[in-house]
Amino acid sequence: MGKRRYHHGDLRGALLDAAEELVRERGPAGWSLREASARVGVSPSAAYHHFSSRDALVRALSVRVLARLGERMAEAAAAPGRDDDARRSLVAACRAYVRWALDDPAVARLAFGAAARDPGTAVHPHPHDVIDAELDRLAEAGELSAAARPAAEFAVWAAVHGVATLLADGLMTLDPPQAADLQTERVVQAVLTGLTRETAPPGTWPAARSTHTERRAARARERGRGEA
Amino acid sequence: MGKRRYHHGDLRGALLDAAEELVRERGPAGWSLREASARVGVSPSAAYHHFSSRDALVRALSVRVLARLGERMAEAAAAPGRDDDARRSLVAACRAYVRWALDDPAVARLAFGAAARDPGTAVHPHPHDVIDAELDRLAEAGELSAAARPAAEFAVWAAVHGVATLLADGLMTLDPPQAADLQTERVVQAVLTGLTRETAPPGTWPAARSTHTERRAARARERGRGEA
DNA sequence: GGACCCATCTTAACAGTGTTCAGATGCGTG
DNA sequence: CACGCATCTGAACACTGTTAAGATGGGTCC
Repeated sequence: MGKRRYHHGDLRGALLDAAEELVRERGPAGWSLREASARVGVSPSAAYHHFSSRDALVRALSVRVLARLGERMAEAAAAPGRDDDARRSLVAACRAYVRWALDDPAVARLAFGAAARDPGTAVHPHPHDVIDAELDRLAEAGELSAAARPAAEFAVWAAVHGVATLLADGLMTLDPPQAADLQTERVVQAVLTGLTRETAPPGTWPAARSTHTERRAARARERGRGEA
Repeated sequence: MGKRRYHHGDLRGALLDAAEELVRERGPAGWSLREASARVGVSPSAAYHHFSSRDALVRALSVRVLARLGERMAEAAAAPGRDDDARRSLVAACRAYVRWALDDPAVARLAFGAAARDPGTAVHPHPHDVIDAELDRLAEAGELSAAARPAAEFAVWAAVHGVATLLADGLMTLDPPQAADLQTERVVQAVLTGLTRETAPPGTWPAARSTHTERRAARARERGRGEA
């Protein structure tokens, strides 16, 4: 164990771990930078060599945690035996979204609350992108009309996100908790069949944009400029 | 103006006003009890005669603000010329929900975040109840099957809440902002048509419960016991 | 091997926070 | 008019995020 060294080794990661644990124990805001530092066995100001502020730590934690959500969703969607049914893959990804929020409501609340404040690091894979990709497969499979496809990811994302946040914020309760799967499935299925039966003319749907997509584009532009 | 009196008159209300203003200016957490007190022209400890803690102030603000949302929704749903079409009434209520979150994202975030922490005051009319009532009208009008009606309010609520929170948290951006109406309409319409075409057998949907409904029931029980 | 460098961490201090408590103030009621 | 009590003040507490100046020691170059 190299834990007792003066140089910690991975203080950044350790602080993120401690913060995540504290969020789980006392809620999204019921902890302090000093507590996290103390838990790692380090002075409060040591944290400032890895994060420019407490909020920066929160944002970094949000990024880490959202990426984990994206992974879970991708895994669920790619689970074997689903290749035949694109719709079930999407539903599985959405189930993972809600389960994640229900397993760790405090962490989820922190993550969603801080997500849009981070102009730096990219979340990969981003939950929004997983839904987007699954919808592409659905469209390829002919289960979603070309007219309904544009911006459909925002409709689905909103539906799942609504279930997840209502549960995480304690505004809605399910009895028993496993019922979350059913509730999620119902909402997502409803949105999907609703979208396929849409009667609106093409070009109707507004240009919705995910913040993380915008930032990714901005970073790419910046990179291009730098290399040019 | 009796404002300069030693006894303030309505310090409780004034503190709520100041807090709401501060939330708007600096975000859900970027202000202090002391600032709110100072803005009202009162010492910090004066607040403790009206709220047992800072969090209690936040919760009270959340209740006040959610009730306002409920009113806006009810008004939108009851707007003249809609009586013929129950579906349009519901959509109008949902539009009001999202507009409210978009007009005042910081206040909305605070309200949703604190909503479930308040065991005391009732929110009236509660957004959930407005959706519930509109769905009843929809079912009466025969536009929603009896099989799909149970727990449908949670599906609709989740969809709207998802749009509202994605926008308020800055995870999703709409361009131009007025497009929020379209996006909302699309999601809600999709859920509604999806629900009407549901093929699941009756009794499938889990018992979802809104936290405020539970509390209302608990208060009623308590009252009954007290009078007995 | 020794000398240096610099990221890493510590100690000390700052202003500002939520909260409590003993006491001052003045409105409404008898 | 005097009393009682809700209302508000002032001072104090431990704790917070943040900064500055200095100690520490791992890695690199001669």
